[in-house]
Amino acid sequence: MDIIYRNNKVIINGIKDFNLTHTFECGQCFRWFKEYNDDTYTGIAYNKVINIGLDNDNLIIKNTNIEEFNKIWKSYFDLDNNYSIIKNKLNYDKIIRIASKFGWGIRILKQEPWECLISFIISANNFIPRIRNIINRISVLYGEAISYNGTLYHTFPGPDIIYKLSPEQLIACGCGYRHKYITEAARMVLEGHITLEKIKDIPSNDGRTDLMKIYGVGPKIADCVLLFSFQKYNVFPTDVWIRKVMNKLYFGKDVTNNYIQEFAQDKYGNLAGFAQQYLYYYSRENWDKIDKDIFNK
DNA sequence: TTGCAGGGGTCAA
DNA sequence: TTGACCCCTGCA
Repeated sequence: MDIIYRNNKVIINGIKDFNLTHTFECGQCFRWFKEYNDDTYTGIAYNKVINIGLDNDNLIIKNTNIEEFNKIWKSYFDLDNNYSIIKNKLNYDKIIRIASKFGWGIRILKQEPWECLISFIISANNFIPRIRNIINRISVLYGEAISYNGTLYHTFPGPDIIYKLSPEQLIACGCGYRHKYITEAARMVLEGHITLEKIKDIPSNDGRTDLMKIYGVGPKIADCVLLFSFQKYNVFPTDVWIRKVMNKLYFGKDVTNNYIQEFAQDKYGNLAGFAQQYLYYYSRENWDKIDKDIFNK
């Protein structure tokens, strides 16, 4: 990995297995926006705004420097992880092989735990455009503004700020009945009933138990936070889509979420999270032709 | 144009 | 195991 800095941007050579659309549109994150006039994305994380683009195997990150890249973005985009090896290891499974060929450039981001937690609480019984809107409204109203290229971007407010918001204020952002979950999550964090940072150092099962102590956090949301913030790659977030596609491709009948979890644990082990992302993205984008793809090859 | 079903889950009964 | 839940969206 060769790194060059010039004009407020960092260029990294020799990037493999990275596609911005695959990574930002596979459902793991909600705050990256594609620019209208090119194929780059602009987003906000760790209180920084960057614009990111790929030119063949050159990754171009604007509005940053080498120190920040090493400290934040290298791990945020999981650039030290070799995804070719991961895909090769999963290749024995025909379905994942097809799925990972389609979503070849997915990288699992290392997102900020607090924002990730609230984002996935909001995601419950909801859909992506609306989730994005809600998170954006909360940020615009209660986060801090950062200007980049003549546009204002907003950080996601911390638990102290969120906790002070009234139910009416959260409802006005579109949270609906989830407002009480959000306030409760903020309280748990502020009062130290749960220490998010600690979760990265404990086994997935313990982390899941901790997260599920929060009112409004069930197994699916807990697994999303474990995977997308804490690099717990052995979890397999099981939502309706995953269940639908697993039922269709692996079991041919409706099985329980628990069964799917155990199946994934046995089959994919420490790579379950990657398998889940490939499968999820592939099935969302190809639902109508999935039979032809999988069963006729 | 209007009306209605349903959504990337969770809680409570 | 099942229904309720905010409210936006897609589709008759």
